[in-house]
Amino acid sequence: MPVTIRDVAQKLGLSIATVSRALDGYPDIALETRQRVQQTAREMGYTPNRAARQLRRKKADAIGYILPSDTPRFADPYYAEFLVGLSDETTHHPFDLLISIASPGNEAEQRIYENWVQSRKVDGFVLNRLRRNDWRIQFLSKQGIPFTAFEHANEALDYPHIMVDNTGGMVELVQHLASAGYRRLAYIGGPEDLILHLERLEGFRRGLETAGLSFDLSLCLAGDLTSDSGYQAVKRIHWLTNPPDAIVCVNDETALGVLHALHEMGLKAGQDVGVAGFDGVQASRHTDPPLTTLDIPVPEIARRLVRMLALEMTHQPQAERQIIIQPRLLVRESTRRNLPG
Amino acid sequence: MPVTIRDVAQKLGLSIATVSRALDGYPDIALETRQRVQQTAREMGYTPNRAARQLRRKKADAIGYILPSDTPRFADPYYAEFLVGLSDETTHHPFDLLISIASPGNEAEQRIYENWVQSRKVDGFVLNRLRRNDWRIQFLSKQGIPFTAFEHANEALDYPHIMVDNTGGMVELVQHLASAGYRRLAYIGGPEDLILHLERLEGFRRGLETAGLSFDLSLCLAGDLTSDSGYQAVKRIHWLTNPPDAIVCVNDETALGVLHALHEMGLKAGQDVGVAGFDGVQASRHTDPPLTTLDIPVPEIARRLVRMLALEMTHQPQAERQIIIQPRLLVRESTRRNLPG
DNA sequence: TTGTAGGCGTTATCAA
DNA sequence: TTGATAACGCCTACAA
Repeated sequence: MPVTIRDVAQKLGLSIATVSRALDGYPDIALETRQRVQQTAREMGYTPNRAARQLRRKKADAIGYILPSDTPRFADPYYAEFLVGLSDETTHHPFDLLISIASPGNEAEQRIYENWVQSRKVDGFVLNRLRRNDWRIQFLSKQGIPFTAFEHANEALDYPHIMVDNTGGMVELVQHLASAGYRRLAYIGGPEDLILHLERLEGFRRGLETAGLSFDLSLCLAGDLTSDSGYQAVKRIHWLTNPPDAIVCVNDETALGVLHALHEMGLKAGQDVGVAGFDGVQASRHTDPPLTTLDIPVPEIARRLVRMLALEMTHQPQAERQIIIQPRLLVRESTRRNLPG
Repeated sequence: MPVTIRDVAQKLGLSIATVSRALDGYPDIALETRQRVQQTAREMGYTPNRAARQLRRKKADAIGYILPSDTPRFADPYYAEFLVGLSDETTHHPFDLLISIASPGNEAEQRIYENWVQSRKVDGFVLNRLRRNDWRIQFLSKQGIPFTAFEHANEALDYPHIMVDNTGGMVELVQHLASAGYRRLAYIGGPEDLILHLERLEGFRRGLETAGLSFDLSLCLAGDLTSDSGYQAVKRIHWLTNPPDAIVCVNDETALGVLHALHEMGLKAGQDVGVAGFDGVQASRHTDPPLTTLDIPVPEIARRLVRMLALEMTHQPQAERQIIIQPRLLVRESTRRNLPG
């Protein structure tokens, strides 16, 4: 039987109201009383019952993050790093982090959001991997539930968010590839309505234009952000009559699969075919060969989203409601060619 | 304002008690009434308030996992995969998963366990990375809180757990190394009182014995399961007058750092120095060169721990309270030598 | 400065 | 088969 506020009050010969206030730091308590209460509570190992407190205060003291994926992707370094940031930052706040998974856009996803909101399981949400016209944003806005987001969609609605200059980053990457001597670039993208895919693809096109290279639709393949889809895409590319000499991937995870496939086919990444990713996950340093990528501080972004959400939930003003991050181009061996001469 | 049970009752002209029972599937409700209630509840979007339910039922409907680390290690593939398993399995159960981090053995860790227990935040725990005489086991046992564990410690106490045949696996690995032609093996271990370290080290010694190789204490280095500690260890090894020709690591993450360091030093893993890990994380397939390792089904183990915990919490009998898993030796390029002749 | 008391939304006991 | 009603543990007007 856990010790309740009653037990503490009884032991001290005080009312539970006094104990409650003493512990919560109300000013109208005699200093001596407060100290006695605090000490006794500690000695007895008293911790307020969470459910009772939540019921009374009408707050869950928890925030939620629902991983937008059909299969668990915690092992995907991007998500792993995002979770690092969320969890780590959350430990510095007086609320918990609840995590679940739901396939984006389907009914189960809607139900879980509705359920968490309606049952007051969480007070706010962190979103990422936004889609065009993301229904989550409409839903949470309508419900008046605080949330922060990585990426930006549904631009009519206002909410605190962090975004990456995906387009600019891609332009820079393509420029690098061009100057490294690659001429025929392929792009392996993600789901069609994913904001980050759209922006990165746009950057890819602009980059080609700037570099004076042509955009070939047959070299623009669809994936789903998994390494497996990168692997499959390379196998498809293999059959083309006029194959690319470099492959730009929507994210690092896709690029890992590409490296794997090239390896199997006996092609040397970098030398034979350039490969680049996006995100700058840790694993990209250890690949064979090390992967060129556009680095974004994923854990730090997640941390910041939590901090912004904390402000939002307590109705404090945000310094900035929109933060834009510049990705950093990391050139590694996977896009280095030893040109003859 | 979320809709409460009162709203539903009022709309139907029934008492809240009836609504509650109809929804919870009690038998003493007219079939027609039940159907009306269920439909109306659905239409109104009613979901029971979690806090109220918890308070009344004295259950949190949540399980906890506290990552035993001083720094967030979600990006460590081992933990990432463990979390995949926990989260994925939890979605199939009527409870949530709460996650936090705490440095093992220190006071903050104790406080967080005590807090979660005392405030009834969770109904049970999943533990891993057990230590010799792990205080968590004593504490939870004494409190009567259900838990399941990966690894086995405090053998006087009985609790459902899964363990790996660490020792046997290591013996097999060392045998493989010996027959591949490696003669001077180093071992990079983990914290001294970590069960898995102790068992794996024991296996390493026995393996050497079996293979007729000698155990050299100066080749037995301490690490902390991070890739960084693997990296550092190689740098120390570098200064030895009689360096090893193979490095066995307590886990894959350590081995990643070893590969990195060898790379930097211009040594070819496999050819010049054999490298092996333990755990079989996904990333081990993509390293340069692919890593030899002892594979254990980490996500599946985590899933199973949740299932076992679910039984434990509902006082159902366990089929087996102890499950032993045999690691599978995956021989890859990092321990393949092209011997002359 | 402290105590009394009502109620947060549910579930469970008892009576009708 | 259904309806009052009393908790669960805590917080907070309001009264003393």
